[in-house]
Amino acid sequence: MTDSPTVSTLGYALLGLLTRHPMTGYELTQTFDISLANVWSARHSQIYPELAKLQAAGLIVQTESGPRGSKRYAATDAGTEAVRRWLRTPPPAELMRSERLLRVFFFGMLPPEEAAALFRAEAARHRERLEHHLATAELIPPAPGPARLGRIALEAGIRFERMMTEWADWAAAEIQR
Amino acid sequence: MTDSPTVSTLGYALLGLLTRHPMTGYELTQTFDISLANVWSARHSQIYPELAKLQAAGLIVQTESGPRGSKRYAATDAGTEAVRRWLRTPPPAELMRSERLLRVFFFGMLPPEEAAALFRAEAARHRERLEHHLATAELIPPAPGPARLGRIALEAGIRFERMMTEWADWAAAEIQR
DNA sequence: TGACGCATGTAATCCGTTACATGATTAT
DNA sequence: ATAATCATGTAACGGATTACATGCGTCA
Repeated sequence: MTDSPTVSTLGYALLGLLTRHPMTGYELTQTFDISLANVWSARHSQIYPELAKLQAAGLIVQTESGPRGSKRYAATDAGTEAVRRWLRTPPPAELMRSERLLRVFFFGMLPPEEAAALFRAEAARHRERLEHHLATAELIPPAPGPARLGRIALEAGIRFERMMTEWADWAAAEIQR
Repeated sequence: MTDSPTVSTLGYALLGLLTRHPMTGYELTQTFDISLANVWSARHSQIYPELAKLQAAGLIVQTESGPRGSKRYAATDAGTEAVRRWLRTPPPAELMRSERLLRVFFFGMLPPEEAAALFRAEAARHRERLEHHLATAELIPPAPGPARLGRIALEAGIRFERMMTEWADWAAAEIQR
């Protein structure tokens, strides 16, 4: 802790959630499955060991022992400060990695009609996700509050799915020109 | 090879490129750095062992030995068929994982003015990438040909960066309302 | 002859997924 | 009773990055 311990992105995600209010590993797992699914994902098998690391680094503390051996953790002051430092550090360049877009590169190996059908299927999929995101957005109160930033992140998802739907429709037409 | 050997996404990417024309590992590495950088990335340290696997599986063959010990590979018929089968198999659900969007969730821990500045920086970054993509698109001949699908994939990148630029500008304004 | 680019490989490590494993509490 | 859900953990494995390591060919 003398020279900042390296914390993974998952670590910061957990830490960030724990600055809001104390949670158990189980609750954190659910949060990843539901509200954070859009932007990051993690399984319990990765979460529990990571919590142990954060605790060892003094960034979180266990505040409570519940039934069934559940443990509730909260961020320490050092943990909260670590998240702020993380937010202020320019994020590393993210390199794109999309198997779906990679496949597009090789669609020329299929008959044009088949390639167009794959694009149309892709458009349908994105349209479905768009509907789902729009329904989720309906549930978020427009008033300022803790859900505000979540709504802003969701907006990126909405615009992304809308964009990809239009792109795939365009590509299907383009390939048959 | 009796029951199809499992090929990773990287393997299919290499295989797909090798169906077009024979290449060395070095050339493949460069292709990932340049023309495929948008959709997938790989380092030489991952590429060379993967080529060995593909060769062992009979999906590629070495066609030539060049200077400095370079080896040129080409896809076999079995390899070409494997790529087609891959393209026809519905791709697995891709889960979103963006550290940049994850950070947004926690921007509430910073003063609104600072959060807005982070969004504006993000917008600037996407605007830059958009310009870069547009310049790349200029270089691609509009005529039909092998670059056609590459142009379609690039179009997704162009629309993505434009969308994210607008989103980040919107978010910067939204957070200061 | 020295620097740079071509060219290929291996090793250590990290991150993430799947599968394995166990047990407590609550509702039917 | 027993099924579902809550709750936590470990192990095996695969994919990817970084660092280590080496050597040939060309050009200034």
